[in-house]
Amino acid sequence: MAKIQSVRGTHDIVGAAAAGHRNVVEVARNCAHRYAFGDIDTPIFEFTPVFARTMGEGSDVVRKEMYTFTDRGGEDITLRPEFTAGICRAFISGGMQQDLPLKFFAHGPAFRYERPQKGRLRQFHQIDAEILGVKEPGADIEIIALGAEILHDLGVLDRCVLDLNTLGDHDSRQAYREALVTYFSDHRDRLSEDSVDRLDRNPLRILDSKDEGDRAIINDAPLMADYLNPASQDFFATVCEGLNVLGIACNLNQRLVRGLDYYTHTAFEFVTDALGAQGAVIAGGRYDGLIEMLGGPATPGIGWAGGIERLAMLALHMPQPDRPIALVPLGITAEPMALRLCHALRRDGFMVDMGFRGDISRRLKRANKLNARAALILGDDEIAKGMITLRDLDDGSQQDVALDAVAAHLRKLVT
RNA sequence: GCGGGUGUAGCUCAGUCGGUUAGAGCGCUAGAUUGUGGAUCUAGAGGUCGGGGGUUCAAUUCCCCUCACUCGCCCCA
Repeated sequence: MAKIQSVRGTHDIVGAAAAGHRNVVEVARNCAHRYAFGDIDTPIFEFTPVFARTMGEGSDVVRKEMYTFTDRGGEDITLRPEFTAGICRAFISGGMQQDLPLKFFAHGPAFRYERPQKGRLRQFHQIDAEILGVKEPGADIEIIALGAEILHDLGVLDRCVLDLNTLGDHDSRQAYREALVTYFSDHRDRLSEDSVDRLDRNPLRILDSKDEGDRAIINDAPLMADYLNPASQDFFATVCEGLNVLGIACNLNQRLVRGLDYYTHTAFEFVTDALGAQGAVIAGGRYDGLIEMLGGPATPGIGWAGGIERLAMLALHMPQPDRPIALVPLGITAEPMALRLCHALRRDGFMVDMGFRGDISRRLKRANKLNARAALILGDDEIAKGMITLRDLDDGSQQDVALDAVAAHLRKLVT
């Protein structure tokens, strides 16, 4: 370990990975803006209770999976493990109640102290969308539609399936939970060790157990649909109808659950089988109880988060990066002239790279490596003529161009 | 937190049933081409064989520990 290395579960995002990353963010943001979502950027750390209160102080997640530390002032701080809680805190502390409804788009890093595996890092990156203050199912429809549209724009929608479920309102959910506990308690002796554990801690999670033996028991478990009160049924029906109107295919998955009490009604995940065990690329749901739990005015909310790394892995095809122009000065007379021209072209909007050293051969090699569209060569010969050599690096043709006509010529090459 | 796999050049990987100077391809540098990139040819640089400890006359190779990556479980806000 003599060599210095990055912290476990962190990655440097460079080159093609950086381009893929940025592509996901830009596509998502463009899309969100078309849906009239505004940008929000909250701090990447918050007072620990912002996250801990909503999760339950004693939960595994809070105790073992957050980056929590005491800062120099003695404050209990946590790096954000997700976006929703911070955005809700911003909503509360910014006094935005009077601006409801609000639609937010955010992106950036998040942190979880977990064992890294494919599609799961300790510092990872998310895109995030939230709608606050809308109790109607229209918000559910819009937030899901936005997710689907982003996947479409990234060219990955056809490799994803939308899993959809409802947890019903608070009462429905409670009734179902009790029914599940009763049912699974009767089969306690046949459940896997993990699921026996879940029975006390988080019974809904038994439903997505991967254990073979559990599966058989789960097949005969009570279904959420049978415990929905009429209002919850209507709500969900409206959501499904809206998706149908928009032509968004979905798979009703009664095993799709959320563990925490503030979740109500719609839960959804866009999943893929192309990424191994971490298959959810965009996941979210309605959290009507969350803001109140954080000490704010009772305000409904719904949102989702999407993993940028996972989306970038899926979105293999990327828009071709812009190609630069290489400026090649030869000799000390040319240097200051080239410097001036370089500046002028850049101000004019061209992407220009001028090497810092080397002869013409070396500089053209670099131009080639940068995938430059053309090279501008300025040496004594050109200076004597009052021209500059414009070399097309795709076909190798060259022509002399007057200095004041360079921009016009380049514009034809770089569309 | 639990289990499997893997760590050898900048990258992708061979290899050593323990034995002098550890290999390839790609990449890099230089030259063929002193004002012309890509292709080709030639030469060169680049490795404490992830780190620490143990066994041994001798360890990159065997053993233990550790770190990291990777696949799955757990968890999933």
